[in-house]
Amino acid sequence: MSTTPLNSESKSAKSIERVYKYVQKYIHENALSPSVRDICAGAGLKSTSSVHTYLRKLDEMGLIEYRPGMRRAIILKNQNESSDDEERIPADVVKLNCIGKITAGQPIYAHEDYTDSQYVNKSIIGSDDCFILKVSGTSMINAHILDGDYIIVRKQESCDEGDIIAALIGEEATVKRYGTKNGKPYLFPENELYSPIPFHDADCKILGKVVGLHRYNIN
Amino acid sequence: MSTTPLNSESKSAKSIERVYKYVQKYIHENALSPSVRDICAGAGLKSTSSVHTYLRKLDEMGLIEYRPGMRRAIILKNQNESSDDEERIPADVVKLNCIGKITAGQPIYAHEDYTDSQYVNKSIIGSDDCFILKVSGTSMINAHILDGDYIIVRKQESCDEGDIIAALIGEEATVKRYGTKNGKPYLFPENELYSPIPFHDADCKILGKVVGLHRYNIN
DNA sequence: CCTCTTTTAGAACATGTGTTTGACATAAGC
DNA sequence: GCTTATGTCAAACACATGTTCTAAAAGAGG
Repeated sequence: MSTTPLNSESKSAKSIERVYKYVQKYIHENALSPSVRDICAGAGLKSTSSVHTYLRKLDEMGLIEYRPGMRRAIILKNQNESSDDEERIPADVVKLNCIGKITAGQPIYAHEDYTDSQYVNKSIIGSDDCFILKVSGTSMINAHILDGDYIIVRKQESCDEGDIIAALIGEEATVKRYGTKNGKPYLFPENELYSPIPFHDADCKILGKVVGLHRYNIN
Repeated sequence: MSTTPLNSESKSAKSIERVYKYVQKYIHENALSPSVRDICAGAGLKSTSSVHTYLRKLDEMGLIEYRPGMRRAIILKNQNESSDDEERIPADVVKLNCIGKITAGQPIYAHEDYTDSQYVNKSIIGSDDCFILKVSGTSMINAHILDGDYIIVRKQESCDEGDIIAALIGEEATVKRYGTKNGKPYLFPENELYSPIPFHDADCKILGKVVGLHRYNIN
């Protein structure tokens, strides 16, 4: 007796997947559960009993909810991850992640250690390829950017003279105004107590341009 | 022959409304259309044919979609206004309207002439009873509130000393810091070029406290 | 080729459910 | 009181659809 090879992944898996896909498709298109015979046609099966078997399996797997005897009563489960309940936001609005600390080396954008997220109208900032940084320190106070503010940064790798940008200096992220002095590029703080920082390509990297600011500490 | 009195509003209207309400409720709770007999029980009717009649009427009215012969195939229409597609936002996020111009006399909150709306995390501002005003002028520049900024105002009718508030002076909305001088209340600008404004109860009304600020013009 | 398992099929069965028909009750108008 | 319209009901009907049973088809292993 050969112990049942549990690589049954190959044969029925295809059919069961087709059934599941079709159920999803049907419900999305019709806002209505398909009947067993609908699924027969849609999944290329010719027997209702096959479909019945797979529906039971899908129910056991927790992918659908299948009420015995009830007509057109299939309910999709696990739909929270892609479409339905919580994360639906209006089309014009984009969710931006706030990146807490930035570790050097790794591409900042892939960093998943965000602590918070905020919502911004896409049409206002002009792009949805942005992220948020929390400002620490007072070096930009004359530009009216305060400690604790959240700045919205549109990702780009270059910028124009005079732009306020987020940049990576060594391992630290910072906000400064980009400009030149004596023909050489600098990052200028907007605070008399701080000095301009020479922009060395080797050590400095532009993260993006600051296009917005949120402040929730009003004093 | 009496022309049919079209005040048929009273008799069947109640039943048909109960049917409609129950269908809505059932679908929301079960993500699944009720059967005619379910509706019988839910709407207090004892005959399937009554329900059938009303379902047809609801279909004619365009409130539901009712497919002849199909089991559990009722689909709600017109659900765009309250729940389904566009306007779903995460539970923690609140949509705030930006009030463009304020007309005096009328309660500001009822004003529907907003031009824009933005989304804010409820947990950040602590309340969802807020609105947004666009700042005009530079009278609060020392408090780092600039011309063109959007301020988030939490509705309240009184405030503490030192709070930055939105207030109505005569017919004009303004942002100032509330304080006292020589025992009398004033609204203080944060700009040397402007003078404090005496706060007269007759002419001044507190709209709310400024709890946040959004800026999308960065220069 | 034989056996065992898996997958699909076809047909028959059971029933939940949409639909229709006719009747009864109530109210309005003549 | 008679007729008509309206709202409800009960029962019967029709059938789409879930369910089960048995078996054929297709591989897998020997």
